[in-house]
Amino acid sequence: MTRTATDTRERILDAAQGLILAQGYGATSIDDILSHTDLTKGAFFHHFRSKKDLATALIERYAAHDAELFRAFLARADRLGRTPLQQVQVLLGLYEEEMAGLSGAHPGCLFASYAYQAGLFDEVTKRVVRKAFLLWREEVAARLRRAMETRKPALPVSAEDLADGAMATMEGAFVLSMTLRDPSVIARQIRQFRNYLDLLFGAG
Amino acid sequence: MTRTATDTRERILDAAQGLILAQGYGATSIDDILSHTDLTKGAFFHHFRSKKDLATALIERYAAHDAELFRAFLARADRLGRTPLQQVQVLLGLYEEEMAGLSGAHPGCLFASYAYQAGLFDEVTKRVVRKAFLLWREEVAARLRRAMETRKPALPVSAEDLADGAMATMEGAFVLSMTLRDPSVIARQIRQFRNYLDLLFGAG
Amino acid sequence: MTRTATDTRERILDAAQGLILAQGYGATSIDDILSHTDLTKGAFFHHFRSKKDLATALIERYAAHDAELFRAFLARADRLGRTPLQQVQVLLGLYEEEMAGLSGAHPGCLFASYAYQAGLFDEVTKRVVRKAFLLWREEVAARLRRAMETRKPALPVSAEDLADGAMATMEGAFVLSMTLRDPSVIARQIRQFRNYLDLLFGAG
Amino acid sequence: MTRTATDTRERILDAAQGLILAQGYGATSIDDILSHTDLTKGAFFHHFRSKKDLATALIERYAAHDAELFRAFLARADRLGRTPLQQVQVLLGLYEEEMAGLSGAHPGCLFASYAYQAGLFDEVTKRVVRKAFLLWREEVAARLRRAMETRKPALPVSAEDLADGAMATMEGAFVLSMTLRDPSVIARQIRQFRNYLDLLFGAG
DNA sequence: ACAAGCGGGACTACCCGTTGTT
DNA sequence: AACAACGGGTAGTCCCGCTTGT
Repeated sequence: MTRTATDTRERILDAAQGLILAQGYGATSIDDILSHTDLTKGAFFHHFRSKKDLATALIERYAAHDAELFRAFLARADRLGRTPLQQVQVLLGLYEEEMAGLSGAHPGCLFASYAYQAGLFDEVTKRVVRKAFLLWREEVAARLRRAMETRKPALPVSAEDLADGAMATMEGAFVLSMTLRDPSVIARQIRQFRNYLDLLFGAG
Repeated sequence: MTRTATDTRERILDAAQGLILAQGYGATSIDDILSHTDLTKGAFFHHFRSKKDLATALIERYAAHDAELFRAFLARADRLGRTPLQQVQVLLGLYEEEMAGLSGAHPGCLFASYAYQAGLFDEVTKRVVRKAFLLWREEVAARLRRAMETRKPALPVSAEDLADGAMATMEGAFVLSMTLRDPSVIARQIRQFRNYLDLLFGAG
Repeated sequence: MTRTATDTRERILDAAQGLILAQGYGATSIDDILSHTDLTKGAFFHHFRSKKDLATALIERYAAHDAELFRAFLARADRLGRTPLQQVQVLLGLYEEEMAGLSGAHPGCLFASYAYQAGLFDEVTKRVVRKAFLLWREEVAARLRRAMETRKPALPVSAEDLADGAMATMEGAFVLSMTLRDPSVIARQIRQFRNYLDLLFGAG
Repeated sequence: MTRTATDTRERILDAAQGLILAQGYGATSIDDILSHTDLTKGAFFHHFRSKKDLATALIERYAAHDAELFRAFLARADRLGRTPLQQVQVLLGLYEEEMAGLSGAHPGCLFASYAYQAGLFDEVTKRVVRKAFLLWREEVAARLRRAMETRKPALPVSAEDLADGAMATMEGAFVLSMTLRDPSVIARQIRQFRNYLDLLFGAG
């Protein structure tokens, strides 16, 4: 695959991602995607065997980027935080910072978009989404579990539920942000979840 | 409009809601909906002027049901709780109870489904979704505001953010529940948000 | 199904048959068929679920017409001929007469057309063709078998092979007639097969 | 043109012939043909200017092979048979032998395949088919004509019709063999035609 | 209140052929 | 001699919505 070929593929995926987040996979036609590039049908079907193939490639790319960002933030958080709890707080802080820096409206999360059209995708595709959530749960819960070994939380909670809670807060905040057309709610809700952790474990 | 006419309309809306939650509005065709009832095109277009008309009618019905349930829960909570804070806690408790009673997987929230296909809907339709969220925020924030007048929260938070947080937690939990195929996460995350309120204001 | 609906269906089948005989099923597009009627795609897919459905309906109609003509000729032949052998001779004579009356070129046989594109059709469709050939073999062979009981053929032959021979002669003659653009070969070859029967059993 | 080039060309033609006999020229795509080789578009269009060019090249190769076999059989028959009639009988006997040796089902005749999709081919291509049939008619009729000079047939027949009859019998037998999935009918029908000649001219 | 028939257009998938490169 | 990338068009399928007839 030459240089241009990869570029073409990426251009298609970029256009597809924007449209699918805005109107859903089912309502996004291939012509629609192509009209946002300077390509034609021939090019599309050279790179993707079918629309389903595009769906899979897109979510895989999205999951890869997501995991990459997550691991980068996690690495920074692990360096910056001295305790496991601090590391989680820094991690969430980095996401809060990221979301606070949003200029326009948040485009939403492709995982949730796929979840709300799950009937259109096969198991392979849905497993990609599941794995992304489980990666988050695994890494965050591990740190919280270690935190709980040294400091007992104020209320009885499980590390997994806490990890999921952070994820849920973000996903839910995306939905609110989209309907209320207010990008600021995301950062504010992440901050609230950080409050919760502070109160559970004691700040600092 | 006779009795049967209403039934037909409802049957169409029921089938549509199930399909749209499963695969999205864009991917749900009228024929698709009708094949899940025993009706034909003539019947559909007798009750709905267009597919868009169905979309609006459906979200309006959903919002009405949602508001009805909300107000019913709120009324019970207002009776059962002696303080505004307790009322909010009971309200969330009722939702937690409701979600804990889920037999199969949660079908998801139509508001979020519409949010992730916003590009397909007109302003009127989107306003219905927005109003539903604002109704929640208004009523819940009002009670929290009153709670904050008598008891200062452990950390500085706004009543609106707290109200939104409850909503976001639920919406996010729906997404997690759908992808992880685990209906129990919803109740567990609502409980966590109730923990947060307890920690903020002091339990009891 | 109303009166007009049946007409529409027949008009589609008529156009399809002509085109398929001329250029084959695979090369005949639905648009192609429709341009020979005054209908649109909507009408086509109202009457046929798919192109394959059309293929099946077409061959079934063709086989029904074919069987109808065959039984009509057979009934006349049975009345006109006093012996089983004479009945077969009259039957072939009626086909010879029919073919001699051809104005333009012979359009060919749909059974053979399907046979030469067998890879495109499912078993159900191919069974229809097979049954048509077996019907001919059965009825003609039965009469020849009876003929052989009273009169021994000059050479040892089986009634089935003889029946097949008549069919093969006609099918082969169609191919020759089409390539040589000479409709007269068909009648002449049927006559030759009648010669063969005469020589085998003695004319008379 | 090097050695490998010819091989590639032949490989394409081989794959094309198999597919066209199975599903027709119209339904056989270039990609389809290439997927049955290990080549790509570039290779195809290096050897053939267009799909039509392939059609012509294929039928010309087929006609050449056919003529080659015919002339080989004819030469042997001319040596083995002492009279023109015997020569024709031996010729048909050689074909009967050939067909009796068929292991699986008969793939059919490319001439007939083209005839049933005549609308797709230009005059040049169709002339190739016609010439093949006329070659047979010419050579076989010539021998039968000489046979009729010495021995009067039992019934008045023309040498051309007789020659065509042999051809028609084989073509028709191909169709029957394909639909009935019984390769043995071909040899049996050739034998019947040889019976006819015996009865017409007297055996031996 | 609903059924059948159909118009016209959109969508996915594929097809034939071209171009540039190796 | 062959390949990857791509253009532009067409194929089969389906979809939305209108009309006509109970």
